[in-house]
Amino acid sequence: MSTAEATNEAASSSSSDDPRERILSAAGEEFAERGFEATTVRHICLAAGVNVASVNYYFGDKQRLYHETVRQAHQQLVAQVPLSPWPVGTPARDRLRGFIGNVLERMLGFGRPRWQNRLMLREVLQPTEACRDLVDDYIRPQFNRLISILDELASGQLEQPQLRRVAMSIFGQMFVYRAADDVVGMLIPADERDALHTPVPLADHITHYALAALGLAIPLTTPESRA
Amino acid sequence: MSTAEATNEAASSSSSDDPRERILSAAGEEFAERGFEATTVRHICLAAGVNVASVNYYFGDKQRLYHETVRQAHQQLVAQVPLSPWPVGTPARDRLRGFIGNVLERMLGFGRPRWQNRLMLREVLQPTEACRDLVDDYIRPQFNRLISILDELASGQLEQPQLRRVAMSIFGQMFVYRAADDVVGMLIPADERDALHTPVPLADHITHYALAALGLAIPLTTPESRA
DNA sequence: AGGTGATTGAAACGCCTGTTTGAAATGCCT
DNA sequence: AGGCATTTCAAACAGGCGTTTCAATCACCT
Repeated sequence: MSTAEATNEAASSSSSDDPRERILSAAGEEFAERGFEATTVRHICLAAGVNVASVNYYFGDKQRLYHETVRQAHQQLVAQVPLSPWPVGTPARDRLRGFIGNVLERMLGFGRPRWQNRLMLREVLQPTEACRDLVDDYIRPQFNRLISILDELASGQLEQPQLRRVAMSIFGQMFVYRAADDVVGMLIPADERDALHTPVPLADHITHYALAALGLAIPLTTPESRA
Repeated sequence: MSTAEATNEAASSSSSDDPRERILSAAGEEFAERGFEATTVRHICLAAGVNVASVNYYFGDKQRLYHETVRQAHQQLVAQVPLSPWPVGTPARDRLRGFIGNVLERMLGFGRPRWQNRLMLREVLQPTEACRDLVDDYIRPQFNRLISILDELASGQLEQPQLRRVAMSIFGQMFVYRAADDVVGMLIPADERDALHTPVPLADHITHYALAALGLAIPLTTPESRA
């Protein structure tokens, strides 16, 4: 009838326009929440408001849809990583605190689509083919970035293997809050969790813990009188 | 009607006798490897060498079989935890090193059925109803044990919330090697991984890292000449 | 031995899965 | 307008899933 002129070309930045993107978005949430096996194509299409045949039309099959979903999510995550907003001359310990706070914020924060994070976590915990790209483009750069900060902090006193160990220790301290958050919630009282185990105070703690271990901050305790 | 235990239940050590135990063992491996959703009852029964109807006869349905599998695995794991083999008067730092080495050995070691570990990890990462018991009987006691060691090390200088944070940091450093082992393998060169990221040297590192942070061991680096 | 309840077995039950079909609807070009 | 490729749709496909059936078998008791 009327409305003949549907000259598209109108942006399409949103997700409610292109069916392909609607499928990707819905699939992301479903895969992230339930995992690949437990997610059904029908459920995705229902959430996306498209026909069941669409996933086959646009992506071939469920497997390729999953790969494409992971790829898109990890690229969007990479695009959100701040490149290097540190003014030259920023002390290394400030950069360490900034790095840890930044990663924690992305891991635990409530910003942006939460499912992208969760999907990446799934890949880390149980890698598929899509994991290698994720490590190469996202995780390893962060890891090396942390190592270079630590290297500067240690003034070259630590060899690469030692730096990698310390870097992994720091990552582990952040990672456990993301991967085992349910159990953390069972071990830490609720009010204490809200007060101390959130990105900002947690970043302070992990940073201080690292600096103290490196001998660059006062230890958490002062030695008892030790004659 | 009822009665699945007319005869006794002796000879429960081996796995080739009682069909019920054969099912539990096979189910444990399958569930641990593939997860609940991706595991099929038919596959379990094939591996156990029993008829498909057996799982229904002995356990009711797949869900209850899963619960029973987790329950059994976690109880066997609890039974393997050394109770308190420390002679009185053992220095707290030795107990810390012993504790960390012990947990790492159980997490990463090759002893006993590996699937029990993996199944517990699944519960930690994505808890089901069975997770509460696991935390109450297995994880929280370990956590409190670590806290009491740290409390002694700190000579009462740290409040409970601070102790919990440090304890979580230590757990995180161990946990990441178990939960994200594939990615760790991508970040650390193979030879270095075999040399430094195995239970014994790892326990040394994490212990030293903690003691240094607490001011109870020499830091990893010595401060530069700082006029 | 005969009888009784516990266990096993092969086959089938719905149901839901991923995927395919072929026709209808839509958009786009000259 | 017509013609043509792209996109949508309801319906169906074969296959696998968890679960159930019920007859056959087994173990045990008097």
